[in-house]
Amino acid sequence: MIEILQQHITNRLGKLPDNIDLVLPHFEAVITKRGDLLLQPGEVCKYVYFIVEGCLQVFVTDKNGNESTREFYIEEQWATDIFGFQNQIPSAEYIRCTEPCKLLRIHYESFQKLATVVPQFSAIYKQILEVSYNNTVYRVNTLTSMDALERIKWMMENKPKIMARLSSKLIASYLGISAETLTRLKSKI
Amino acid sequence: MIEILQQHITNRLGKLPDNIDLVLPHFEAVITKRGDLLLQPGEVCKYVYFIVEGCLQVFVTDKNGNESTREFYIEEQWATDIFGFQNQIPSAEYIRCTEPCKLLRIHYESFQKLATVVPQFSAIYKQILEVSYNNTVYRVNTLTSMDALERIKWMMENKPKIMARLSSKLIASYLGISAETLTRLKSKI
DNA sequence: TTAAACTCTTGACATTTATCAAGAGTCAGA
DNA sequence: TCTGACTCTTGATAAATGTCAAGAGTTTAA
Repeated sequence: MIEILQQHITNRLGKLPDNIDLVLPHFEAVITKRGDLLLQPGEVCKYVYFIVEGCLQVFVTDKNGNESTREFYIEEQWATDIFGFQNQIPSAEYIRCTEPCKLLRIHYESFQKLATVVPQFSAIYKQILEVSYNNTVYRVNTLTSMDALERIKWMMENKPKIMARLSSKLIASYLGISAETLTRLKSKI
Repeated sequence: MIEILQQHITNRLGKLPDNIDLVLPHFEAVITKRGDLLLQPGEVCKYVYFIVEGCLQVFVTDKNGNESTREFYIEEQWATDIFGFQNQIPSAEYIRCTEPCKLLRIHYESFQKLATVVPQFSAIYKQILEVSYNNTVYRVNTLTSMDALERIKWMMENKPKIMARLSSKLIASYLGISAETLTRLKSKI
């Protein structure tokens, strides 16, 4: 598993860094089952997860218990509740495995240490932060400026892998609509 | 004006950095009128704006021309279209002055130079990026998991200054509802 | 100072989307 | 390989929110 991460880092930096051996030992493998929760509201998020295989769903629930998915993460992506993690305060979100996963996780203390000691680590973190921020900005704009049908079309064009891989219920929770509305509108396309 | 920025930097870092004179000369004052556009879709965003006085609205428009506001920025905050700015590609957003503003702006080239040369500059940028990302994550979660009334209450509690300062139309565009719905629901609280 | 342009509110009505329910199909895991 | 638990679809109905319109009040900028 660790070699997947090594390859990921190499791709991002354009070459394998000299000090890779400072970084990799801080990661720990985690094997999960479908449905396992990695984080719950109120809990402090201690890890950042790198996905070797599988899919993670980051979501919240409303007053009626309905789930709203903020983001799905798949192979070679990183998932955490950044704010809770960086400040080590209770999270507002759930993180759940939508399928059996192979993950590598790094603990808060290791993460902070590497961020100060290894410049390339810090650089990759900044890259990921910028891309994540931009994706989320885009998401706010689509949620407020598109109706349900437009959002479905947008997702089909921009997230076809996610669309094909997950259940309607999960996709609906990402689009901010009910599963029934998703079924009905899909047949109109 | 520039002394406001100097104070802002001092507050963020806990002290006035030695190399402040490397930073401040890169900022240029801009005085605007109400309604002035600083950025339009299709245009490349060349600046990051620091607000000395006034308020900026970052928004998109839908197929019918309705505006959806992603964020409002007020005194001592920073505004830009980060993704378009960092990649120097055409933006999808508008940035508009909702009132006459006093701004300080820094050009893309200066920004990149300072980010590599001045560590404290880079550190503040990372801070702002993290907070912005977190705010936007929160915004996605409120947009998908709360109904209109809950979002209004949330905004009254969490953004009272914005709520008091801007027109109903602008606030409604931030909440993702029509101005009429905002009027009607406010009377129910 | 004043006219034109916005703003807020309210009513009537339309549209979108959610909710509840039920049946057929599919899948995960013991 | 079986079985209970999900999943998808469709219908009927309800609820939330949008759209259009109009009048009174308020602000802006020449």
